[in-house]
Amino acid sequence: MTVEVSAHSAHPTGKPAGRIRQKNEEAIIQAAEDEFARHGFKGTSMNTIAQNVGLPKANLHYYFSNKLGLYQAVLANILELWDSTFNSLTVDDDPAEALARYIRAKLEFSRRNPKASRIYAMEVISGGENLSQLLNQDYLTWFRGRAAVFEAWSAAGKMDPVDPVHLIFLLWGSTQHYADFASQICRVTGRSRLNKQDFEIAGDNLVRIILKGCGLTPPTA
Amino acid sequence: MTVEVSAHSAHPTGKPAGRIRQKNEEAIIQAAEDEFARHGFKGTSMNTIAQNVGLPKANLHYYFSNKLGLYQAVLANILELWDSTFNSLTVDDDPAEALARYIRAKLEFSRRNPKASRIYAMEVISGGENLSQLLNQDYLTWFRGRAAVFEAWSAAGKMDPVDPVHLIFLLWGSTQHYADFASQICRVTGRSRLNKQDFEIAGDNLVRIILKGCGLTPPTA
DNA sequence: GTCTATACGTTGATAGAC
DNA sequence: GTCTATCAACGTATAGAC
Repeated sequence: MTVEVSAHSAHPTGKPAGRIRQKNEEAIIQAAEDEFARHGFKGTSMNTIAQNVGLPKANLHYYFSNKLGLYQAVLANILELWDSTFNSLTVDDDPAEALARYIRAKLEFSRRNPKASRIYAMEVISGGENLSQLLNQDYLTWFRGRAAVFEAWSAAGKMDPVDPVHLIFLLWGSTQHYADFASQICRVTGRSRLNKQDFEIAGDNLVRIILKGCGLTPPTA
Repeated sequence: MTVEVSAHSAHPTGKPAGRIRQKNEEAIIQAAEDEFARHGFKGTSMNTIAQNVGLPKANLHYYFSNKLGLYQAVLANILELWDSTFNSLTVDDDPAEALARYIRAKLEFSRRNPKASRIYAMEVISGGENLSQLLNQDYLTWFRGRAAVFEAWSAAGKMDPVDPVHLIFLLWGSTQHYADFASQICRVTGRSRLNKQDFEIAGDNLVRIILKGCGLTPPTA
């Protein structure tokens, strides 16, 4: 789950990362994710992270310039993971198939990386100022590009004329919900945790409703 | 927005709340909402709240037993507001009309009470342990009752046989998104803030897609 | 590279003057 | 009822021994 991060670290030494450094940085980031996902940036303490990694807290400051640096490394890690997960969704794709694939991929991301989703959600809720620096132009390009694809599909009569921007928000909101609100979902359904099958059922329902709602016929039906 | 709270306060004196007490408690809760909505429970400091109300922080401890007491008063306030906003949605309702009304009401709640939505979201993401005590049996009753309504509609052929539980999650996730992820929506759309018209457009799209996706004909179409 | 010791501000909370 | 003064605990961060 944790990919190469030294290059994005707040400690740009230029040197190739040593084995020990790389191992410790990864362990710290992993432990930091646990805390940030539960308490957000302000609510997380370096002390607790250090205890969870099993390192003296001074080491955290050795590997990462400060708390904000560690947090941004975690965020960068998440965005990188994000980028590597989602394919492009182009005009040439079959609308129904591409939309279904995207919904299921995003749900699978929520299932496999619930902490990443929650850290991201907390950051956005908190105003998202730490994302401004990290979300590069590619991000806006992705968003506008996908909106353009939906618009092109609509114009070509391949799907209903839905507002492409709000369609993206519908996809994001409905899939992200299964990561961020998992504790509530478990509460109301009486489950202890959501398993793979739960996510598949959720995916089936989302795909069916959203595709039909956009005037598309599900690929498997 | 802030309703009678003394009855739920952590300071159950039994006495009728004095005018000064009532005014101060409301002011404190309002200021507390600002901070909790941005930083969650752990990330919020009593000091900052006190400064924002313009009171010495000792007063906060006079009106509320401690930080957790203040937080739970805020949560109770939110749930009360929630309860008073949403009507029941019964089997006898017209499915299309009732669903559309619910979607628009929930969106309107997101628009008018973004802070309440965010505090609630942060609490759920953090594990929601403070909600266990507050979400009474009525809550589960509401959830199962609505799921039963959707199931009855499906059984009667009034709508497609969608999974009722996941339909509720779709409604929650897609509407809550406009409160919690507002900062991201503003970023990608280039807006400074979402106005009433934005929410109406969002509502139109959600109603169109979800209703059609469930095999319902929109009431206005 | 790694850890101990520590500096120093901020936290939640309280005691007690007014 | 209200506020000033204060406490112990915890926060981030650093200096410097090993």
